[in-house]
Amino acid sequence: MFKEEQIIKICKQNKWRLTEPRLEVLRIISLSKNPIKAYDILKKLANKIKNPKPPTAYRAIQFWQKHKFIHRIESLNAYQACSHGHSHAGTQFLICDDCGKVIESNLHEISEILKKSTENKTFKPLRWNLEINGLCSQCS
Amino acid sequence: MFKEEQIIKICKQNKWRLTEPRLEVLRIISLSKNPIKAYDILKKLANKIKNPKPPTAYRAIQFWQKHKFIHRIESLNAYQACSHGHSHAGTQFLICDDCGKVIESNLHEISEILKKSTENKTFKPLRWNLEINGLCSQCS
DNA sequence: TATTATATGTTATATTATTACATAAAAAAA
DNA sequence: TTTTTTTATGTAATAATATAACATATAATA
Repeated sequence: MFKEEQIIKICKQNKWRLTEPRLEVLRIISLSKNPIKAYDILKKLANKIKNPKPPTAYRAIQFWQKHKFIHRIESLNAYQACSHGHSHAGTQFLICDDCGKVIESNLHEISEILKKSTENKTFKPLRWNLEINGLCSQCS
Repeated sequence: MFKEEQIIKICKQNKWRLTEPRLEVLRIISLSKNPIKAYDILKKLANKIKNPKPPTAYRAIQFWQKHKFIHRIESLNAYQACSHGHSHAGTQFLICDDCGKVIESNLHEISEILKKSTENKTFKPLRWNLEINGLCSQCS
């Protein structure tokens, strides 16, 4: 979704420090076809940075997550670049059980339902994550 | 949701072997107020079984998950007894950020939406898990 | 009773993630 | 500019979560 120039610009605008490990980690995640795991990020990071340790990867992951440029797919322990405008309270992922591809989806009705369904019960939803497993068009 | 007698009956009916570690693990999870983690289950299991090892807990967890008597809350790495009839393709959890309570919810509209929203895009949903964070009625 | 299938016990190890503390670099204040 | 403060990184250690592999035991079935 985001081009690197955009990222650089957004970081500048917000005065977020775009350091080397952060940039490289974002590149690695963005270039990955499917969600990528922390230790696989770390391995690839080793091509760019001398002998990186887990915290180096995890800190960068955390940074991009915090700013909503990447998401964690909980059921996969893996990370993927956000493919939407990065300001949404909820995430929806369509996970193909066959090829492993993950499509970030935009089921905007979900938001409505949550509001309606939960206000009676007085649970106050702040954010959510929906992970849907099934078969993508390629694989079904 | 399920009483122990019921469980015993269902297992008998289906010829599922209700062994000691399985029964104890289910009890531990059922008695837990909030979702409980594997290694906390293991600790409690030690009160019932001599020096249990991780696979003992994980196998039992897997067994009950497979048969839909417990769910894994992905964002918590924790397990909770199913509080609905145990035959549903999708799960929805309301997770209180404050007290940690997790309510298994029944947003049945979700199912409809998934069918509608994904059939155009030809993704074929088979199962899903929705985890909603927010504040429960007690805490808001 | 013998055979087969299923479950457990146990050791080891893999995978995922964080803590703690020293150092470095950047931003802000003086 | 220099000092101070804040933020980020490097590094070692370890915590937390989960599985593999194989021997043994138990239950189901033939």
